[in-house]
Amino acid sequence: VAIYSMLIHGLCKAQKIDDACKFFEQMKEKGCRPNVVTYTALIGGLGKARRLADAVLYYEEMQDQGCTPNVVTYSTLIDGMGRAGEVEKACKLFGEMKSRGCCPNVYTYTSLIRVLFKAGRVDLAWEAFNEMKCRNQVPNVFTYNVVIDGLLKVKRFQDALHVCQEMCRTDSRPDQVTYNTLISGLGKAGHLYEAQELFHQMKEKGPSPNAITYAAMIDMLGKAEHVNEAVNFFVEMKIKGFMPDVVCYSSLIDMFGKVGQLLEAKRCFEEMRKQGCKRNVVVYNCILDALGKAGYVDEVALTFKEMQQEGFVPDVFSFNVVIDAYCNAGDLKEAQKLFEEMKEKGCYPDLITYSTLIKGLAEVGRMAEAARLFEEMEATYHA
RNA sequence: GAAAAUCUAUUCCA
Repeated sequence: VAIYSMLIHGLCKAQKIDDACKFFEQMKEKGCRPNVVTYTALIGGLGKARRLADAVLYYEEMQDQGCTPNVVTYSTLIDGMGRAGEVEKACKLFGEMKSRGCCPNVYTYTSLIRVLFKAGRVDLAWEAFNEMKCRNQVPNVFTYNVVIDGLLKVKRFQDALHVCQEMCRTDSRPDQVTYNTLISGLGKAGHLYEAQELFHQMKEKGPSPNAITYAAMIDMLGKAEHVNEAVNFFVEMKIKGFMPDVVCYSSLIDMFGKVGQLLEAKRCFEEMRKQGCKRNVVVYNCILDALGKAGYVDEVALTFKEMQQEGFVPDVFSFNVVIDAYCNAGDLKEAQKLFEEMKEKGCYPDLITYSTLIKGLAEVGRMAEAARLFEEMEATYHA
């Protein structure tokens, strides 16, 4: 059983979740009874793959088999529920485990807090954070980082600061992630100066900046349109030996697009290939937007085709960007074609898709069609 | 032999 569990865990880690499931079924056929570790490994793998329904099935199956979930199982499943956006279910499970006499540990609380913050239930998250301390579950670096990130994202800077101070008094001293969290949180709130201060602090007394720190700085400066500074950080990070990843390139391309430096955006996009940095849908969306905003619809069309040829499946963002480009070029026909295409492909238009197309129709005076689309939108999103 | 991977990127309008 231990060997099977190990293998299943390995398959899950390697994102080969279907193989893990198959393997799991095989082991049962061969008469080897999975234990709580096996089930938990599989539930964890399914949760990370956002396959909550299957995870829950196995959770039920294990109980039918007389295998009792333990604190690891509960924590794992709460995390999976969070990834699937099922806050209520996560809370319910948390209550259930307690009533069954299973004591939540640091992992459980950290997962729960993260789930609650992500769902915008800040007060409940805060409550859980206090509850864990009352129950003598000592928050660790992960817990603190999750709490600080959650507070910053809802702009509760004072509270975040207090948590930082509390953290400094414990054994869980702030690490790179803590600093990165603070830098990006402050950056998003427009506190560039404070973020830069923190960056210098990192350089002077550690923990030293890593690739993500640089990426966060570059993104922040890019959004503030401080192009030269962003580029300086980009150069510096490469000198320090950090390979910019696809996220970092996306920030740069987006920045160049927004400030109208299309050539630079394209250069970055090409540089990625030379550096062997793999592209993804997001970075394609960035370059599509840059091209579109500069008015190069033909290149948008070419690049849109290229991304699909390379095996990327356009998402709502991609369609919205491309539809916007066509609308701004006055080519409503093509925009509407894409609108239909996305529906056919199972990529459902969202509110942004509708407003983009409505705006496009209105701008060329096709008010009746715009109104009709508006009704369609209301019908879809008000039901 | 099982659990948090915690932090960085993209679309309309404002």
